[in-house]
Amino acid sequence: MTLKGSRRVTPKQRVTINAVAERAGVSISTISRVLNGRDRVSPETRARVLAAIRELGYRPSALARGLASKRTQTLGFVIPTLTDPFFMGIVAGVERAAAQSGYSLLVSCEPYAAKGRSYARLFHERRVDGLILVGIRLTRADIEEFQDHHFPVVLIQQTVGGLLPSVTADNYGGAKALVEHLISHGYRRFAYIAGSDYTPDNAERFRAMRETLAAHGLDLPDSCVASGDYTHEGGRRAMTELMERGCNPRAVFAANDQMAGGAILAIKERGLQVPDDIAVVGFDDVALARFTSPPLTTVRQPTYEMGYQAARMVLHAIEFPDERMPLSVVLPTELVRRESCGCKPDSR
Amino acid sequence: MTLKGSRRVTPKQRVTINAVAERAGVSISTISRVLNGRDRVSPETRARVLAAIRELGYRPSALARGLASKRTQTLGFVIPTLTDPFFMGIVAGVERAAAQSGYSLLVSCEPYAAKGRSYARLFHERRVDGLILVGIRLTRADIEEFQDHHFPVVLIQQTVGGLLPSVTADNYGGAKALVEHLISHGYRRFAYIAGSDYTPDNAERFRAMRETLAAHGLDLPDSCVASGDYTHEGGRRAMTELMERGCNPRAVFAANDQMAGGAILAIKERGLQVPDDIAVVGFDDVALARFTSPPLTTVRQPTYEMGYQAARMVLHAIEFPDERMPLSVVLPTELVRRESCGCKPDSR
DNA sequence: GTGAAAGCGCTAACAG
DNA sequence: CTGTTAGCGCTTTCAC
Repeated sequence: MTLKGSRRVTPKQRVTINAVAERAGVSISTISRVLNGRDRVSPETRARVLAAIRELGYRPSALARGLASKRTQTLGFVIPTLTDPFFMGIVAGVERAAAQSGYSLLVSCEPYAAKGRSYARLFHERRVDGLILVGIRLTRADIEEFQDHHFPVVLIQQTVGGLLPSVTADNYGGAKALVEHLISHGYRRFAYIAGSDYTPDNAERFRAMRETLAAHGLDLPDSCVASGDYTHEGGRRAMTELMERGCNPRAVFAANDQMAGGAILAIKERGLQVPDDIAVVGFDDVALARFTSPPLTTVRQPTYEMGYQAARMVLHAIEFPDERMPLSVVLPTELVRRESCGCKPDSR
Repeated sequence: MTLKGSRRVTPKQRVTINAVAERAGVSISTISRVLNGRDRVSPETRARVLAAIRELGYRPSALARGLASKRTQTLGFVIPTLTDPFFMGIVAGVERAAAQSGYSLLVSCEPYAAKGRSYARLFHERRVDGLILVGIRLTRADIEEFQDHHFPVVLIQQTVGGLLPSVTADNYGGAKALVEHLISHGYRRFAYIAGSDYTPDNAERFRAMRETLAAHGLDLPDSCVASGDYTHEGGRRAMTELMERGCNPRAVFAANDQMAGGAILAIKERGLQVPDDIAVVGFDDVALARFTSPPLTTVRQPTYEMGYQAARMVLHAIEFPDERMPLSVVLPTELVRRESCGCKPDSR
C-alpha cells in the first residue's frame, strides 16, 4: 500500500509481484500468469496487470523464478582462455545465440590441463539450464552424470567417443588440404610445429599431416616435429630449434597462426626467405594471418558458427528435452591461400 | 530419510540442505553456518556436517542463497563486441578478477549505439552484485539509479563527468606521445583516421592530436580527417578517400591498429611505400600490430589490467559498501616504436 | 478466468 | 553453540 498511487520509475524499495498484484487489484497468481503467458487471462485483467507493471517499473526476479520453476534461463560456458583470438569467435557466437533466445551467459575460464571441473559449479550451484564446454577434460563419471540427469551439454572442438554431442571443425580435412597444397608446390621436406598436447585438434592436424604425407610416399622424421604452445613466442622457439636440430625443411606447418607468425620471424632471423627458402603455413585464419609478411596461407575455421551452433543445440535440447540431439556436428574448414606457401599474390 | 545410509555421489534427486541436516543429525541452520563460516560451530558438529556434505555430494543452490541473502556472488559485464581483439584483454581481466573472488560472470554484448540498456536486465532481474560497463551510453536517470541504490558500477574506457567510477587508459597521453614522436621524425603534414564517434577514446585521441600539433605550430586541415569504423576495411577505405581527396599526408594516425593495417594496405595499393612515402601509426597494440609490414608503431593499452582493475574495484565496493570508490583510475599507456613510423628496426 | 496455499532451498534473526 | 521460525519472490497445483 505504500506504493499505491506512486508513479516512480526508480523505486528505492524493490517492486515485487505483490506490489503489482495489489496495484492491479488481482492476486499474484494472475500476475504470474500474464508474465508467463501460459494460462489464459481475460483481456481486461491482462491490461490492468500490464499497466500496473509498467507504472511500478516491475522487474521479476530471475532468482525467485529460477528457484520456483527450476529453470534459470541461463547457459554456462567454459573456455580454456579468453586471450587467444581463436576463441574470441566462439565466445561471440555463443553469446549471440544465447542472447537471441533470451538466455543469460555465465562465462568461466578454465585452462586446458586444469582439473578444476568449474563446469560442475555452474551445473550444480548456479543451476544453469545447459552447458557449452570447450577444452575441458571430462572423466567418465562427469559424462555419466550428464547422461543420468538428461542434461543438455555440447562440447566444442572435442569429442568424447560419441557419448556427448559436440561441434567441431573439420581439422583433419583442413590439414589434409593444406598439406596437399604444399605438396602441389613440389615441396618434399616437411616439418610440423605442434600445439599443446591437451588439445584434440592438434592431434587431428598432426595425424592428417602424417597420413597425407604417407599417402604421397613422403616421410615426416621425428627430428622435424617440434613442440610449441600455440603462442607466437612458442612458434619462434620451435622453429629455431628445428633449424638448429638440422631438420632443414622446405615447408613447415604450424598448428596455429600465432606459431606460424613466430616461425616466419625465426626464419627471417636466420637470414632466410619465406616462402622462397622455407614455406610456412598456419591454421585458424585469425586476424593477424593477413598481416604477416608474407601473408599467411592457412585454414579458416568457422569459430563464430561453431559457438553459435553449439549454443543453438543446447538451447534446442532445453526446449525439447525428449528429442535426441545430433551427436556430432562437423563444420567445414576452408583453405585460405595467401603467399607464405609460395603462391603468387595474384593467384588469390 | 530416503537418502539415509546412501553413499551415492551422483544423486538423481537433488541433495538439499535438509538432507544434509538429517544426515548429520543437526538443524539446517547449522549447515548454513558451517557453509558460510560466520557464527561459530563446535569442531565436532562441523566435522559431522562436513562429512555429511561430502557423503551426499551436496552443493548449495546459488539461487536459493541469492534469494535469501540478497547477494548473488555474480558480476554483470556488458561489452560492445566480443570480436574485437582490443576487448579480449578486458574480458580476460574481468573474468580473472571475478573468478579469484569466487564470483561468477554474467556476460552480455551490447553494441555501442544500442539503447538496449541490457545492463538493466542484469541489474534488475539477475540481481547481480555489481556491474562493469564498457561502451554503454548512460542517461542521467541510469546514473541516478545506480547512485540511489548505492550500487557498485565501474565504467571502462569512458567516464560520465565523474559521476561514476571509471577505469580508462591514458588515451590523451598516449596519442600525444605518438604525435610528438611523429613530429620528431620531421613530419609536417598529418592525417587522422577516426574510429566511430560513439567512443570517447576516439575523441580523446583526436583532441590530443590536434592540440599537440597546434603546440608545434602545425595544422590538421579538415580534408585530412577521415572516418573509419575501427575495422580493417574501414581503415583502408578511409585512407583511400584521404588520398583521393588530395590530402597528401606525410604521416597518418589511425585511431586503432586494425584501421592502421588497412591504411598500410591502401597506401601500398597506390604504389607508395610505408614509411618512406607515408608513415602510419595505430593505437592499442593488438596482436596483429607486430605482424604488419612494416611492423606497426602504436600505443599499448593495458587492456587486461583495465578489466582486472575495474572488476577489483566493484568487488571491493561490494565488500565494503561504505567506503567511497576512487572515482577514476587512469592507467598509463606506452608508446611502442616499431617501423611503420620511420624508425629503424635496430632502434627498438 | 482467478485466488489460496504450498513450496523451491536457502539465510537470518531470535530464542534458548 | 544450536534449533525454530520467518521470510526471500516467484511458480504451481488445486479449488472455486
